[in-house]
Amino acid sequence: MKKVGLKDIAEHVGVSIALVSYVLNGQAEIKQVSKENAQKIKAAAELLNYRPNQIAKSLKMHKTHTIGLVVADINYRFSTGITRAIEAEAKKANYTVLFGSSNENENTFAELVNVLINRQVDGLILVPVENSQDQIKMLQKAEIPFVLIDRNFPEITTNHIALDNYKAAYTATAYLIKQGHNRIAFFNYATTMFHLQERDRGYLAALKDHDIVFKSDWLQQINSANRAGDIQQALDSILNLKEPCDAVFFATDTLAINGLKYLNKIKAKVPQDISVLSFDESEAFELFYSPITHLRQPLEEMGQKAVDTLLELINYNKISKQISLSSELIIGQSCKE
Amino acid sequence: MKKVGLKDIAEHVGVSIALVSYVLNGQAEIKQVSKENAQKIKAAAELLNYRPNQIAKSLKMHKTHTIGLVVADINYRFSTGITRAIEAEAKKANYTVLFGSSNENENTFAELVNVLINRQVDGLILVPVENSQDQIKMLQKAEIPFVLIDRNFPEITTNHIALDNYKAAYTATAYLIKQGHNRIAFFNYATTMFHLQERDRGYLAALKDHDIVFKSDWLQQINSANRAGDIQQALDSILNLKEPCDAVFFATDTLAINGLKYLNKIKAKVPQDISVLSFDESEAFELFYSPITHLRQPLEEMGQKAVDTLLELINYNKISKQISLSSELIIGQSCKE
DNA sequence: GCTATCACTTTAAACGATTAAAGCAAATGA
DNA sequence: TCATTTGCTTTAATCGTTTAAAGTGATAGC
Repeated sequence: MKKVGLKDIAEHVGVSIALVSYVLNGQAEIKQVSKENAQKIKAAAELLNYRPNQIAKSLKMHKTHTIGLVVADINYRFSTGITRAIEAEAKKANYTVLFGSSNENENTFAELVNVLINRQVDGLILVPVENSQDQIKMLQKAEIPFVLIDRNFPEITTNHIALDNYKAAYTATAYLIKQGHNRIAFFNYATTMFHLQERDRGYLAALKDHDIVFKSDWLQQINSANRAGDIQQALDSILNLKEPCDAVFFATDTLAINGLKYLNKIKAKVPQDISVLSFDESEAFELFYSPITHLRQPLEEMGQKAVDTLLELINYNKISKQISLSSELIIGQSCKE
Repeated sequence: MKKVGLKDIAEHVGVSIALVSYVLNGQAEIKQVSKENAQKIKAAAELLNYRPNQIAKSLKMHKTHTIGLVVADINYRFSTGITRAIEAEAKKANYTVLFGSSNENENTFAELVNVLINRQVDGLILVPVENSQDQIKMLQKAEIPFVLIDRNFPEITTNHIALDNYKAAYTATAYLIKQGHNRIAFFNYATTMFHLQERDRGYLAALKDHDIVFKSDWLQQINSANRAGDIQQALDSILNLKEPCDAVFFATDTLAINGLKYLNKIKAKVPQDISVLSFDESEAFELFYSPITHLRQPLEEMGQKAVDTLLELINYNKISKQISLSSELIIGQSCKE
């Protein structure tokens, strides 16, 4: 791979490297390069198919025009949606996105963040995983610009963009109640993550505000390591109560999909036997025999705001932004009317 | 963001930069660095939290230890699966993956490839889009190591890893025939892409080999720009023939999902009214009331082979590999028995 | 005729790493 | 005693850019 550098163009035209650099960076006028040379240089660059070496440029400029993105799991629909939005927004500002997936693993997360930093990304957009507080604090100490999305740690002050999870869960629960349910189960991961706990809180608050006495059997904690098994057990449990639940609200799409598979297996009909509502979106929700009512997150908006906030941080320093977004309840046919 | 460089460590310990570099690159022994200094240097690096600047390293070494990946659309299940596999395999060899999605757009594709090259990736793994032949030829001329996956251009000799699409389509069609269908429709995108045309060819060959006379109405070409509309029209068409089709075989998951949505809408029952079979996988396939029989692509294997081939290309030059993989037919309940 | 200005162009020092090659004591050999 | 070897360390060039600063020849001003 023969490389064409500024030097080659300079030699070809018979001028110095500096002149070539000026011209190709659009500084021809302010550096008063003669039209003749400017012309020749541009022609030569074209002819030789010159491609600037961004590595060298970055080294000199201390700017890579790259932002690092770490999502929790590339297989989540959330991840692909947000990635797309972020890439699009970054592109507008002429930034490239370097991308990685932590697979919800805290070591992988730390590793990825380090790789990205070593590559001198100008900033990071992160979906932090459980127990990654130390990494986050490290970033703050190192003064590396970053913004968290989707999740955040209330005990650390950071710039973050996330859903108002409390409100979303509250709204959805209230909707179920309005539809006439009064024994509503909530399935969530057993987790220390704030954003998921907020969903618990919203669910509980909605029950309380509507004078429904919460039964502890309704709130089922799923261990992500044993997701399928736990969900089956949990579903069995809420369906076999003396007063079985008449609705189940899943805190994430992954939970819902696993849950629906099991409901299919035991031939429980949605919504005749039980109503179903879920956070997030999934292609599968639409195609289920009774399309699943769900909470759609504003991925586009989240991605845009994340990039904008990060760029602000990179370019104008020190800002503090905590943005809370709203979800939209998409009514399907999975809840009794 | 105060940066710690070799210089800082050198000053801190009171030695030269070279010595620091030797020690931190594990050359302490062969360069006979005194144990004392080696010790001090390592300690200082730790203390100061030194992170090597990969940009500078890359510039000097002419190696970025990065591979670029361009997928067709991050929203495809294929893309997330292959991305995951590639990242995992690349990581084993200590390579980072720089990633982009062309959204099936030829300009975006060209742009992404250029961005990646400018960043001096050591090589590329590409899912080429329609009409990207010129880009591919350009890469060859520039002697940039790359491997194509999923798709390839028969008129250009390249290293590529792809499914044996002919065989896969043939197998699936033969399966439908064996299940007793004899009016099988095939839905494919209207495209010039070889891998999809191969699917047509496999379908047609299977019909022929089983003495089924092909009717041109059965092969429906969907325009991707008007996917939903075209699919509806195509389904209406094959269901309203004098002799309606009894099975429909979708050439991709995206076609199938759209098709199933419409079948739901018109309340056509699968497989009672029509059997369904599809290429690719989707979460939705499992959750459909009769899980869709489909062709699973070996994403893991494809990703692994792609990375391995690329690294071989990068490290040992000039090889020529065309790898053909087999898909697996996953039997669901969407075909009559 | 001498300096100033103008219109350009080149020189050369970075950026942060790698790594031949050279340097320099102390130890060894003759 | 002087040359050589050994053991360790430093010097300095280099990668491909950017960009102050200095250089240069022509023209203008007085």
